[in-house]
Amino acid sequence: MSEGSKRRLKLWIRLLSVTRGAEAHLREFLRVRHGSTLPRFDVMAALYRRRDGCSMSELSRMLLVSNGNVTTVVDRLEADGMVERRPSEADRRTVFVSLTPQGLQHFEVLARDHEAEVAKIFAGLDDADVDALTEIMKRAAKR
Amino acid sequence: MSEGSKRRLKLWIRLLSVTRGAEAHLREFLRVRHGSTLPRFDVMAALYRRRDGCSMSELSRMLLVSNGNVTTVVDRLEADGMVERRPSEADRRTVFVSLTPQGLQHFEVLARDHEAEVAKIFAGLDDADVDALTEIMKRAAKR
DNA sequence: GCGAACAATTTCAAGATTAAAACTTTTATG
DNA sequence: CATAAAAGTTTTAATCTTGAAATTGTTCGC
Repeated sequence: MSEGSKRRLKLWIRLLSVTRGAEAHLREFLRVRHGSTLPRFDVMAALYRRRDGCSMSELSRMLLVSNGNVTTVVDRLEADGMVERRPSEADRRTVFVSLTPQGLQHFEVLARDHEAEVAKIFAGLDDADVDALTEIMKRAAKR
Repeated sequence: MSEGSKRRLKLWIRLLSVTRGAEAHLREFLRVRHGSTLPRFDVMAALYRRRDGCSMSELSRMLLVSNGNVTTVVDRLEADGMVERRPSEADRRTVFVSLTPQGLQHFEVLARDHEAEVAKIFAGLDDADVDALTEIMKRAAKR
């Protein structure tokens, strides 16, 4: 096994550790301060970016989770009045999901606090680190 | 909201996307090639590093998951003969877990293939990227 | 147009995950 | 010593997650 593969393995372990730590922190934050969860936040964030709504499949691709998963999270959000389903008229297989006005309002509060919390988590990195990291991540994503 | 917090939010989104993509790839790899799963691999990897065994709580802290979670994953690994529980003699509350000989043998094959797969995933990064990233991650972990 | 492949979503069963509560054992304190 | 606090683990209920199967709808080749 090559030297390079060991270095990449080490990198992966660190990456995972940082990401999981941050996720745990954000989950706790959402739970305690907003009575919400990470998957709910993720779905709402995706719908906030796609303000006109998007299909379940698109949602699943954006979030890198299974489509069955999207169904159950959207089910709960719908039950809470945060999102709504709307059947496509062009293709009756497709279902469009979008934030309700209430969901939009709720998310904007959530997003503001979430951004501040993320900034807190990465406060230990200076601006040069942030830029370098973002750049490298962009390259790592291309596969 | 400051400019810096927006940049850090962007960084976080990229970080998550890369990490989730890699996790999805590794999960698929473990499932198809080895009939295993990521949490099982993680537990076995932790026990491989702590060859003499470690307590459930240590395991939970190492992996950044809840102790209830460790219980169920270890339950299954134990049922499959990969790990064994051994009550502590000094403190009867604690339970030590360790790889069985079969588990050790199984893991060594798994680990070799896993390392190669990780190297494949991060093949798009050159050695300088890998070093820079590892360094920054070390800094990000300090909180 | 028929029928077969394909596509979008949901359902299902199994496993993973969490937080909180329950249980057992140890330690500390009066 | 008694007993209260703390610690390690498991259990429980709820949510999340996956991959596969089932359902429903569309498209395409003939």
